This record gives sequence, C-alpha cells and structure tokens, in this order.
Amino acid sequence: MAPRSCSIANALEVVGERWSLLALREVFFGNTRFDQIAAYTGASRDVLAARLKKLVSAGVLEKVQYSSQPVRHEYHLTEAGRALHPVLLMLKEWGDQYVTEGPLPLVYEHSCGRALEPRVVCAYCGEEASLESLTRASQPVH
Amino acid sequence: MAPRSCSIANALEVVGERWSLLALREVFFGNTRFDQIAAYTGASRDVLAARLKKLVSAGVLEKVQYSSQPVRHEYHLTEAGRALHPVLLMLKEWGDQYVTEGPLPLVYEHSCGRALEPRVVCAYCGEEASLESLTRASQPVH
DNA sequence: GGAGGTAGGTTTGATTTCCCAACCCACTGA
DNA sequence: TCAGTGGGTTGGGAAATCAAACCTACCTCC
Repeated sequence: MAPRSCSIANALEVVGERWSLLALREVFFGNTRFDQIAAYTGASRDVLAARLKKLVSAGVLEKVQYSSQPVRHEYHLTEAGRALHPVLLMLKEWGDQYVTEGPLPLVYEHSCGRALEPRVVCAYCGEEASLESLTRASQPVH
Repeated sequence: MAPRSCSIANALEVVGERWSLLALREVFFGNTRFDQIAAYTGASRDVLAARLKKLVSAGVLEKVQYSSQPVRHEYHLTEAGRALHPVLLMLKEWGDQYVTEGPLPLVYEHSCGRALEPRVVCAYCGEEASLESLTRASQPVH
C-alpha cells in the first residue's frame, strides 16, 4: 500500500528533519548567522549547513548578504518561513504543557498585555478548532 | 556553549523523530492498529515499533487491549496526545499553503459550516498571535 | 489436521545519517 | 606576523534507518 498523500507529510519533508525547526526558531529569535544558530541549537556544523541549504532551496529561508570582503550572509525568513511561526508557537505550547518541567524557559506577552495562551480557531467564526468540531470535507482514498 | 533550553526542543525530543507525527496523524484519523499505521504512514515496521514504544512511554499514546487470545492492542491518544492536535492542524495548514501542489488531499469542515482556515489567537483577547504582537516576558539566558 | 490468513511485532544485514573534531579559506585587527 | 572570526567542508567512526524475512499465537476453512 502506498502511504497516505498528506500535507502533514509534505510539510515534514521540508522541516521535519532533526535541527530544521530549531534552526528556524533561532532565526525567529533574530539569530540569523551560522555560528549563532549552531551554538544556540547545538547542531553539528555539517548537519546544520545541510539543513540551512535545504531550507533555502525549499524557499523557507533566504541568504542575505550583509558584508562583501569577506562575503558573509545572514539567513532571513521568507513569507513561507514566517508562516511557520504558528507551528512553532503551538509546538512550544505543547512542550510547555506536557514536557518541560519546572519554570518555563520563555513566556510570550501578547499585545493585549496578557501572557500568551495560544488557541487555534476557525478564521471565519472564531470558535475553537477542536477535534470534535471538525469533519472531513474531502476524503482521502483508502 | 550549551544549547538553548526551550520547550520547542523538549517537544521535539518526544515527537520530533521521523514517523512519530505521522503515526499520531493516523491515530487521530482513527487508525489505531499497528498494521494500519505502518501501511498508511509507510514507516518500516521496526522503526514504527520503536516510535510507538517511545510515544507510549512518553505518555502521548496508551496501549488499550481490544482482544485477549490472541492478545491485541490498539494505540489510543492520551490527553497529552490529543493536545498535539493543534500542532498537526497548523503543520497541515502550512503544508497546504506552501508545500502541497495541486488539489489538497484533505479539507476539514468546521462546525460553523465553512472549510477550516485555522488561526492562532490569544485565548484572552481573541486577537491573532502574530509575530509582531508578541514580546518576550521572560528572557532566556544568553 | 493441514494450509492459509491475520495481527503484531523482532531479527538480520546492508545502506544512510549523524556526530565530532579537525581543517580550510578569506578576511580583520593588533 | 600572528591570533581571531565567520562560514563553512572533510574524514572516520557510531548510530539510526531501511526492506525483507522470520516468529508467535491465534482463527478459519476445507
């Protein structure tokens, strides 16, 4: 049997390897240079170089030159890269709730003044997109 | 330098390996048995067995017996497992928008009657939790 | 009672990754 | 000239992955 065709699997093809999402986390934090990303994630340099190359060719990051002589680049988020922020936000929330022990390493404050508790809602009605509120409108082939 | 302490990294320790999130996707779809998960994800059986074992010991899945003689189990979501649904939802949305080409393999209908467009919002004010609307309330050590 | 099928893995051996350390190159600054 | 920085690449050994075969325990059919 062929595995299911699925956007989750497609997404994981691009960002599902080890270190990819952590490298993106650093870019979201503003650490856009190779050595910073290597240090803050703990990834080995060769694997990190491969991951960054893949993320660039997938259109998630782009290399932006910040110096000639010597030629130096920073990794910046593309639109597709910025669109991954909700994924990281929900992954962080899950880690906060179910994995991290002790005080949370990072808490976000939302512009409304409260500590962020992220929720996924339907863009149209604003109601929570809970497991029970969803039905399949198109059925994958079984 | 020590890598950053971070709930994203902690979360990925649990569900970040290859096949883990796809196995969970199948359980969310109601395919709770070993052979179903293997077939629909495409994971090799030995790796899948290791992943399921890890997810069970991490408290994301639990084995529920559905037959004695022969002893057979299904993998069911725990509360922590169900809490991963928003992560998969946003990952699917990103894949839909930026990776999958052609018609989407799966569209959800929300209980309000519209095709789901998931958004991440602040639970208190209901406004979108955009990148710009967030500031760090606690700063990780640099 | 044997043959075949189902379910849930485990074992085996070959192939890929991953990790770490060392190295390289182009520059800068002292 | 010599150390340091930034951004990688290279090499070798350890670990993970893959596909296929195998195993156990049952059930069903003939």
